[in-house]
Amino acid sequence: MPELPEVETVRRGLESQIRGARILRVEARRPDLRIPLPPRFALRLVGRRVEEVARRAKYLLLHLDDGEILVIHLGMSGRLIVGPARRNVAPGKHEHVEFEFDNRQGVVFEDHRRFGLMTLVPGAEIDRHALFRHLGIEPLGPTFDGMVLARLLAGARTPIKAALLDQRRVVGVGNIYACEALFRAGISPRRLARTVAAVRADRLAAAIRSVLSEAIAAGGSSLRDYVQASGELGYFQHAWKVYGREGETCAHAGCAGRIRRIVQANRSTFYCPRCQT
DNA sequence: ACGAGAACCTGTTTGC
DNA sequence: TGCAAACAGGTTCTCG
Repeated sequence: MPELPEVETVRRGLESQIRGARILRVEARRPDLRIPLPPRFALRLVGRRVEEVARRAKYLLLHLDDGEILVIHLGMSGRLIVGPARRNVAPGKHEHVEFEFDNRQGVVFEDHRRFGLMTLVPGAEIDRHALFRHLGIEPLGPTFDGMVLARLLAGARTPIKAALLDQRRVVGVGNIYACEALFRAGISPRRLARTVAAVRADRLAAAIRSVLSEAIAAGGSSLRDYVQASGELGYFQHAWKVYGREGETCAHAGCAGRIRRIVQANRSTFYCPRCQT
């Protein structure tokens, strides 16, 4: 799925197209997403105005004018396609939910693996909701730095790569950006998380911030089944230095290392064994 | 309490 | 060519 930069890119696309718009029509064709759609989902949404499009971790938060928040998570394969509203078009097999707005824009939620979800949460309860209660710090927020990161990693006996994927510590970093940030910081993905402290934690925090920021600036990277809210592909994928590059020569000048692929916590990890220690 | 591994679901790519 | 295994950007549950 989309990691933080892709979700942020979608957020910006949605904000530009539907902020202030009113929902005219909702078609919920397939309620059995990761969490089933709530009862009367479509009925509760029709007539609502989208006041704000926000993001927390990898969740999109559409603040509605009745105080509820439409929460959207894209899972691994979800995408939101924004464009002129369609009518009388046969929906694709995995186009599970479709919205039409009063400004003639439409949003289609497509997710063939159905690891994504949509639900409605009262605005006042969002931080206490099960999906949000345990979420960690926003890496692009004002208080995230090496000191904070070191504190979050203290005592953790798991490899740093796995710790970065744990959304209870730092949110938004997924499999690709965890690999890329560790490469930038020169830290082995196999290193025990609790040994990432002081200078290493400073380097890693800075690397996380820079790689996420650059990906957002590039409009979000993209894999085969992800499309930005605007419908165009992102290009940050060309900037990946290790992810998907098993066997290639390390991008660092003067390093003759070959990128290795290993499996950690059931996920592929890519790294340079020569310059990541 | 923590960490590892499996499970959720479907499509595409890879290997024999 | 055909079929099975491996793999895919995430989260959450179970088990030891």
